[in-house]
Amino acid sequence: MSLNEDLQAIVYHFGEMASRWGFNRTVGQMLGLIVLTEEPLSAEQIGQSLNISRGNISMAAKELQSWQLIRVHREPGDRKDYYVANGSIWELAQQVMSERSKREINPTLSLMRTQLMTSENDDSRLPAYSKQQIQQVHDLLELFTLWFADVQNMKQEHIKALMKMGAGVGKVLELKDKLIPR
Amino acid sequence: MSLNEDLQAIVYHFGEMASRWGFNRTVGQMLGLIVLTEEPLSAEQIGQSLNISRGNISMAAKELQSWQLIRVHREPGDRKDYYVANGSIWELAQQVMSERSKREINPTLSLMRTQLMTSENDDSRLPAYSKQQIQQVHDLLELFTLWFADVQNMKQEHIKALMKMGAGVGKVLELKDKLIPR
DNA sequence: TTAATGTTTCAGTAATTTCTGAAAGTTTAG
DNA sequence: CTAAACTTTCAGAAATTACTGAAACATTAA
Repeated sequence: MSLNEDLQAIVYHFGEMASRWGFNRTVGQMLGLIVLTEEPLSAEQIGQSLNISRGNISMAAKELQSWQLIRVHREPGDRKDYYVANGSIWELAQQVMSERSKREINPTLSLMRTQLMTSENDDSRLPAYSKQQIQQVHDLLELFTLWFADVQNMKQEHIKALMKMGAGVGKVLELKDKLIPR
Repeated sequence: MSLNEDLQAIVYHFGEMASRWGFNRTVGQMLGLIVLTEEPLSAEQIGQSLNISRGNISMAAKELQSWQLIRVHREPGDRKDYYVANGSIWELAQQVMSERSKREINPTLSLMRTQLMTSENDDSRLPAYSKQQIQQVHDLLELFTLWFADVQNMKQEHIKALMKMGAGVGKVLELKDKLIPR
């Protein structure tokens, strides 16, 4: 199963970017391959395309399933697992954002929340300046969390609307300023 | 230079989260320490607080400067470098987002752009389905890039406005739907 | 059942990333 | 200039992360 040259370039690029996106090379390559391929792919096919071991494929598939980015498709009368992308590009992106928000933001948010609580009325715990800074980070992370939660509920149509608007949050805010009398 | 216990907990937490945020443990710890400390810190003080080698501090400082998250402060009549956070929490967050967008999105965006161009009128290059999917990813990444650029231009006041609104993009879009007659 | 056809696990190995500390480099007071 | 006070670099060591492949496990057709 040798890959189309251009496709291979993108798949390998996904592999290289993977560590920046929060997973390892194999997971990145497999995600690329599965997302860009119309047909469901068996572990065997994936192994031939990417030259990786059976065990590695199994672990990467598990990881991609834990991110809910792929799912298993089965053909009647065939015991093999075939992997497919778990939705549209937009749905996959939502999934990645949600998962990354969970892993990159939530733990810090809860630690800070706890510390701000316990040091609330106890000046002996944190220096005032540190407390202020922690509060600032906390509030910002909370805002991001709200945004991400919001993005979860955005449908494709909303995305298209945003795309047509040409710019983002700032423009929308200006709009709001103009439209809402104060 | 031993650290306040609560502060230490956060600083170490920053170290643990660092790899998820795109840097290594030392860089994460140093960022935490510098951001939460009011006084400019020398390499020596940092070394004592975090128990890391001189070389490691130097490399981490370089990394943080390349992200524009810290800058060097010098006292007259003192040859030491003292490190300080390069702005408010919001400015630092903007910086991180901008840098991550550069590292996580731009390379993929340009590869895809190039491939979509060269395969535009050449059906022999990419399967139609792959081309579609690549286009979708490309468009979404472009939208993210626009959003991030927008965030660059948002001032603290805008952020506060957004925080007061309680939710994010979705609500603003609903607002727009209601206010703009079609 | 059972044998064939798969998948998963995991111990050991390989690859990659990070850290140390000594040597080289830089800056400035005198 | 020179020497003291710092900072940076970088080769090798340590720590971490990822990968392989063989053995264990699971499923199903006959």
